[in-house]
Amino acid sequence: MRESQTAEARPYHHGDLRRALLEAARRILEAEGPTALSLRAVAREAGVSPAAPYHHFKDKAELLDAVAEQGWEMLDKRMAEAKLEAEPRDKLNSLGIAYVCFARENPALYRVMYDAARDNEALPEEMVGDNEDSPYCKVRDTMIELGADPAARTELELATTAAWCAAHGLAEMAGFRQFEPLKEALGGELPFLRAIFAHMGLFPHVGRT
Amino acid sequence: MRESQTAEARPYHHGDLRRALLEAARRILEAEGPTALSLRAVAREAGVSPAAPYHHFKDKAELLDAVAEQGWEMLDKRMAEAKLEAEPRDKLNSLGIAYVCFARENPALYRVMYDAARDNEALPEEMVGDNEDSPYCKVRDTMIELGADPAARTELELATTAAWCAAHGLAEMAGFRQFEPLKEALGGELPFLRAIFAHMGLFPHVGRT
DNA sequence: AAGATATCTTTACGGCGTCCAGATGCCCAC
DNA sequence: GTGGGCATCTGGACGCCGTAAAGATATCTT
Repeated sequence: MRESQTAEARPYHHGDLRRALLEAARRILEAEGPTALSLRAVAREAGVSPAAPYHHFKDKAELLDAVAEQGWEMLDKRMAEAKLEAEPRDKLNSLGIAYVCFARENPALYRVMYDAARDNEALPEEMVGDNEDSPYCKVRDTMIELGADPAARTELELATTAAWCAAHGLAEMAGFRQFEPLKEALGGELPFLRAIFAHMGLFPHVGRT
Repeated sequence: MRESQTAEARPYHHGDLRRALLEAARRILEAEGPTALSLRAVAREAGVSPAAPYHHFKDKAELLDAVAEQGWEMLDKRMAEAKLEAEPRDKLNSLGIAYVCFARENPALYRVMYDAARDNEALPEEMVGDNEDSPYCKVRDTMIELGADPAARTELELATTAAWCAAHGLAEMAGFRQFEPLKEALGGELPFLRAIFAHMGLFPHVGRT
């Protein structure tokens, strides 16, 4: 039954709205930015009434959280690829570059992701959890592969956190116009990002004072 | 006439609203957070009609910009003190700590500051300008005092930018609950901040590979 | 077949940012 | 000093927002 998702994906009276809402949200986000992302606009874009989303999300924040979660998954995938493709010695840098590039290519989504995180005063557990191979663990394990002492837990966590902070700070800063001269002087955005990373001591303290 | 600014600062029909509005905004910000900071709430708090602010600010964004600017000035002052008080060898770290502490002590204000910056896609020129001794220049000059080559302009700017990114990233991240175990393990928030900074190579490349 | 349930619509409320037409008090030219 | 011009403030209105309640409609269970 239910002629179901053809190209146009008509979730008529029943169907998988939730997914349609999230897709609508992403469309609005890319087309008009984060400020245009209202619950009503999402419902409108998905072709339903303004109250319909409330059967799938408790409130607007929960919808935003779901959008953000998709973003985190995309970021995770991106970092996984980066780690796979890079030379062993380059893996840490590649992870950082992948992180920042994702943020730079999806600025609206990245903003939604961190707005949600700041509201919750926490990053999503899938990102930072110890259980699975979260992005956090990817960075940490890479540090071990690079020679960090796996027994020095606190030291490891500090190094991983420092790297994450550096990547996030760079991701937000890199969008500011003030740095365009510097980018040009270095021959583009990517060289700029690499140069900044090179200036940050992202490796764990293996014998540094 | 106009019994004028007694303790309660009654800017009746005339008086310096603008200042009163900014003070009201800051009061709301501290008491109820950034989400409660609406134009109407500010007007209400200042005791004027919802349309009154429009004679002093083009729109809400301009009011927010003005609030943010106050924040940047506070941050500047804070960093100036930190630089003065610290031992020469500690100046750079002290600047970073001062930056992050300000953000942690005024999270709502810090959020307004960077929300405005992200909207404008630029930090305020007073912060980052080359002309006066902006915070940016404070950091850069400190690097020179620490032995960086003042002639290597690009290198200097990279190092300064890297330091700013690190501080901003840490400032936002430090509020997340995930890091509380780590903070406790290190004996508080300040040791945590110092430890993270220690893991970041914030000094310019003087002879590093 | 029928009742229960999940989904969606309609309608409504208060708050928001913003604009416009007046009212109000101040300041300066005469 | 006084009267006109101007900056400032008010009141009311508009359309958008998030959200809630009540009613309609399709699906699922039995």
